[in-house]
Amino acid sequence: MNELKRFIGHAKAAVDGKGRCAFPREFRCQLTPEDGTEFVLTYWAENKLRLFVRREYEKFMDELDQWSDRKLAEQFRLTLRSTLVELDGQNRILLPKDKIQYANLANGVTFVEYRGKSLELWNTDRYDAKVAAEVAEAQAKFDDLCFNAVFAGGSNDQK
Amino acid sequence: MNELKRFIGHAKAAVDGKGRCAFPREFRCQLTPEDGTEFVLTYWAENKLRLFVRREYEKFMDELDQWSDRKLAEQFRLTLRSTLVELDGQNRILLPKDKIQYANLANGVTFVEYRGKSLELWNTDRYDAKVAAEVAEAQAKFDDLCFNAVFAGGSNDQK
DNA sequence: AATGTTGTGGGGAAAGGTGGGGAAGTCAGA
DNA sequence: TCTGACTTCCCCACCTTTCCCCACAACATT
Repeated sequence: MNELKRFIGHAKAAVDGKGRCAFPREFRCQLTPEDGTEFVLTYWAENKLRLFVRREYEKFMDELDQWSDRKLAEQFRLTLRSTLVELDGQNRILLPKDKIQYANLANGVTFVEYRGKSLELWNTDRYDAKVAAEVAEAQAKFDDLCFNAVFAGGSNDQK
Repeated sequence: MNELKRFIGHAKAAVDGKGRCAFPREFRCQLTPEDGTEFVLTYWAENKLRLFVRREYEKFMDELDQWSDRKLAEQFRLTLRSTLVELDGQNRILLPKDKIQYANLANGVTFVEYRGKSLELWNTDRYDAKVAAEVAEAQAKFDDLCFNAVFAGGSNDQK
């Protein structure tokens, strides 16, 4: 029915002076041979980057082609500033300087799976802070959330 | 299913006094041996140039042949003012003077992949400005765009 | 501890980008 | 046919970037 998620989880890595960072083992193990070693890195909202398996990126572009607002799609495509990146011999990717600066990754990057389709690259400190904040907010409702999640297939008709 | 994209990404290069510019490594690595070293350079809208792999250009011409308005197709073909260009020993192409002037490339050129099929050649400053402008304009919708973009099929029915 | 895998950093070879000199070819005008 | 201006296309030379390889640190498993 639903296609399987490609990625689950999150992982940290360092970014060295040359702009390289390891592609975490955690996610590497979740790749299939057909995925190859090519990825596409793009700008994303909120000072994040987004990393697609190449094949997934092309699907994404195909979807973009089908938007009814073609001008908007074009604008969107332009703002992504996609870059093709490839794993080196040590399973690292080379991050372009401008993207490191945009997402402020020089002091560390956190890879976060997003809806099983692709990965977000966050500034590690900012990600931790965000998680802490969200957790704090959700903690209060946690029991209810868990309860709802199990029953009724996640239909959110509480409220 | 869909054919793979030929090009992904974007890259800058300088144009020297003789009108030469390097064909960026980034894109050269994305060529297949069958692509050869021949390209076709044409005028394009908005003071840009367009660079086709020769094979891709011929496909494009075939499409033109099928336009119902044959006179219009002929006009279009003429307006393109196509030039066959070839990589020299240093992987550079020689840009004709009139095209450098048309697209204002003397101070630098940016190669941008367009829909995976061919490359656009922009004046670098103008490209950067355009991207910056689009980003600024799209910023408000950007979060929503990104959100919608990752949902299956791009169905925008979450209102 | 011993071992193996992964993450991290750096040195150095190789490749790429850039600019210029200069030989051969083209062309217009005398 | 000659000449001079210009173009095209080699070649070389320099510097920067990229990438390959090695070494070690950080961990986890045994």
